[in-house]
Formats: sequence, structure tokens, C-alpha cells
Amino acid sequence: MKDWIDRFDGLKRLDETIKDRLHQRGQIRSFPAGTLLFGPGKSPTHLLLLLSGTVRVQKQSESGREIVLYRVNAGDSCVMTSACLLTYDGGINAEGIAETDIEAVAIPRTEFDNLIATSSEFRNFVFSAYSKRIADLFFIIDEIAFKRLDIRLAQRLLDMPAKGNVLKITHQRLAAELGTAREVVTRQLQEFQRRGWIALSRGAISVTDAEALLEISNSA
Amino acid sequence: MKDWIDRFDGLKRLDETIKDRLHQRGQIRSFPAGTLLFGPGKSPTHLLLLLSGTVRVQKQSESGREIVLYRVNAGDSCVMTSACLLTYDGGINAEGIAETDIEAVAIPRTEFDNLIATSSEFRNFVFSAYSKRIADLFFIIDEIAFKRLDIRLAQRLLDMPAKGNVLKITHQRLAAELGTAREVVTRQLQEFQRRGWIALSRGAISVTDAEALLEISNSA
DNA sequence: CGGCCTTTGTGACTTTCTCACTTACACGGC
DNA sequence: GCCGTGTAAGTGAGAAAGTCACAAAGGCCG
Repeated sequence: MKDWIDRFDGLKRLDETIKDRLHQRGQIRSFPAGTLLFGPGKSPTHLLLLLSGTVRVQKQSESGREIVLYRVNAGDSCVMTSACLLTYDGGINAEGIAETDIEAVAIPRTEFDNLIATSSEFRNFVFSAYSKRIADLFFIIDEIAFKRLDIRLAQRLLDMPAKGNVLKITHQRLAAELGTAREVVTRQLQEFQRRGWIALSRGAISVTDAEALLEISNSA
Repeated sequence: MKDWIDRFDGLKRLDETIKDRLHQRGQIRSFPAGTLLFGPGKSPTHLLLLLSGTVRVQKQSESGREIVLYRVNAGDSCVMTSACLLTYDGGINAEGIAETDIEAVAIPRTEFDNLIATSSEFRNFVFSAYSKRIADLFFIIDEIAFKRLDIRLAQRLLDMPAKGNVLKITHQRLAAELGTAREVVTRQLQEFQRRGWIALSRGAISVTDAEALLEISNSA
């Protein structure tokens, strides 16, 4: 696993000296799918740069329901959680979960601080990662507050990673993706099925008319 | 306006040299209430440190509705918008508006970068400002997705700055605070009035039973 | 095959949103 | 004082979304 650095757009242009130090101090780690990377009571101690797999960041509400906030993909970094949640311990109860098996480079906090201080490219990398996350958050606030559920559901069905056109996902999880209740998702899915756009089965949804889904998902 | 620096918790402990530089490079500015500080087409060029007044950051949805994302108060900084939106121009369409007359210290972008590089205290200041904002965003996502409107409305009525117990605010604006529709707010306010908790008049709401509002606002 | 756990399905009801108007208020000009 | 003219607030009807409390499958394992 050499030269993982060049997999990160924002890091390519770092000085050679800095790259060396990153290589030296960053530890490559892997975690199996399902690992809780950080969460209430488990604050992150390292900046994670994702080499492969995806991390899902979600929030539990008091009522036990949950909502997906954003995902970190290969090539992205967990900047927000790492840099941020370190300074502020006032109980952000979001959690990060390895959605697939993942590989990541872990950079210790002190080294992170060091890099920020020495490299303007690295600063750029970090701040633009922040921006992206914040844009994501703004986006989902907008969606939850103002968009119709059928549209959002259709979008998710199209976005979701699928094998062939079959998604392996439960209604419960889809509800968490959208920040709504399971029953609502079930009913909406039934409506889609009734219209012949999808076919439902236990733990899986197969998309039979992606066109139609796309059309409705663009309809606002 | 000397020693504004000490008004910011996170900056008190800066080195004297750094403080001097801040004094030198930061320009004190004031803006009247209603000024658009940044927004679509007006990206921020400075980091603003608020000395007095409050800034409201909100987002317009495509449908024309709006929702308040967070507020920046005296002693806070517009870190998010400044540092962040500079690196990322992918159209974050949030806007910052002076809600009252405000006074702020403006730090040019280059100087900001410089400070980040040289002072670990400043880094801390910035990152913890970020954390706070992000925590705010997580919080409102949670609220919008899961909390009942009557409860949220009651909370806002209590939080809102009031003279005596009269709030000068329109239903429209309250709706934006909560990310909902005006009619919904109107009806809910009527219900509160019917119960004798508030009295409504054009452009103003007077709270007559704060106890009751408090009780309902804690009821979940 | 019979438990047992997870996932789905449903009815009945409440809350919230939307649309399309109507009514009230406030202020400035005449 | 009366009259426009905006802005703010009120309303009815119907649709969408969320809640609650169960009922029915589906799979897996002994």
C-alpha cells in the first residue's frame, strides 16, 4: 500500500517532505463492515482518510429513531468527526459505522495539528473537506424540511448501491436514510410497486422501471 | 474599541505577538440591521468576528421557502462561512443577514490562513467554532425530522428575544425559524392562544403563560 | 416440523402540509 | 377622515406524512 497519498485529490500536491512525513506517521488500518468507528462514548482520536469502502455517519434521536447524515467514501476523509469532535465534547451524538469492510489511513491528532500548521495544501484539503460535509448537511436539511417523500424515496432507490437492479435493503434502513418512519416507507414502496416500478421481497427491492423512478425524482 | 480580542474566549490566550498582529490586521466594521453579509453571489472574503449584534444564517429552498440554520452571536465567529465557503464554490446557497445592527472585526483571508499556520490557539479557536456550528446543524436536523411542531414552536417562543413578554415577529418569520409553512404556525399559535398561553396581534405575540409553554416544550 | 426473530403489512387516527382565497391592519397621500 | 395598497393573518378542504398497536409472513436453526 504505497502512495496511498495520491489517491486523495487534495493531497497530491503536497511537498515531498510532507508526503514523507504522512507516509511515516499515518498507519494503515482496516476494519470489518459494521465496526463502530466513533460514536457516543467513543470519540475519534485520529483523522481517518478512507482508502476503500464507505463509512456511514448517522444520528440517533432520543426517540430511538435514526437518520443518516452523510457518507464518507474512498478518497474522502472523516475530517469533521476527527478534527472537530476532538475540540468539542459537548455530546454530539452522531456515530460513524463502517458500512462495508474498510481500509483507512489513521493520522494521529498531534500529527494532524502539525500538518495543518506546516502545509497550506493540507489546510486547503481539510477546509474543503469541511465545506463538502457542511454542504451535505445543508442539503439534507433542505430535503427533510421541504421535499416530498415519494421524490426523495425514488432518488434513494436510484442512488443506492445495487447488484443488477436489486437493492438489498430493508424498509427500516430506508426509513433511516430518509429520516422518516418505517410504515411510511413501506406504504410508499407499495405504491411504487402498484405502479409497476419496483418489485418487493423480504430484504430486497428490485427496480423494474428505473425510468419512471428517475422521472418522478426529477419532478421537483 | 481596543482589546476586542479578550471578548473572545478562544482568543484570550493567544501570544502577545499574535494578538498584536490581529489588532493590526483586523478591521473593525459595522453594518446596519438587514445587511446581507454573504449569500449566493456574494461570497465572504473575510473572517468575521462578531463584537455585537447577531447574524442569522439561513437557506432558501428552491420552492422559495426558507429555514434558519443557526445564529452567530457576539463573541462568536462566522468561521464556517468564511473559511469554508472560500474553498468550496459549489454553490452553497445559504445567506447571512445582520439581524440587528452589528459590529465585527474582519480578518482578511490571507491573514486568516496565516494565523491558522502560526498559532495553535487560533487553530483551536477555529475548530471549536466549527464544532459548535456542526453541532447546531445536527441538532436542527434532529428537530425537523423527529420533533413535534407544537413543542418546537413553544421552545422558539421562549427563546426568542422579547421586550417584556412581547415578541415582535410575524408568523411568516416564525415559520422560517422552524422550517415549516406559515399557515401551520398560524394555526398552532391560535391553539396556544385558545389555551390562554399567548395573545396574538399583528406582528407581535405576547406571552401570557410562559410556564405552560415551558411545560409543553419540555414534554418531549 | 415448530419455535423464534426479523421484516412487512394494515387499519384507524392525528398531525402537518398545501392550495387557494378571504379578511384584517397600518400607513401614507389626498 | 377616507382610500388605496401593501403586508400579515385567518380559513376550509383535502392530501401527505407520521403514530400506534398489532397481525402476518419469511427465514433460520435446532
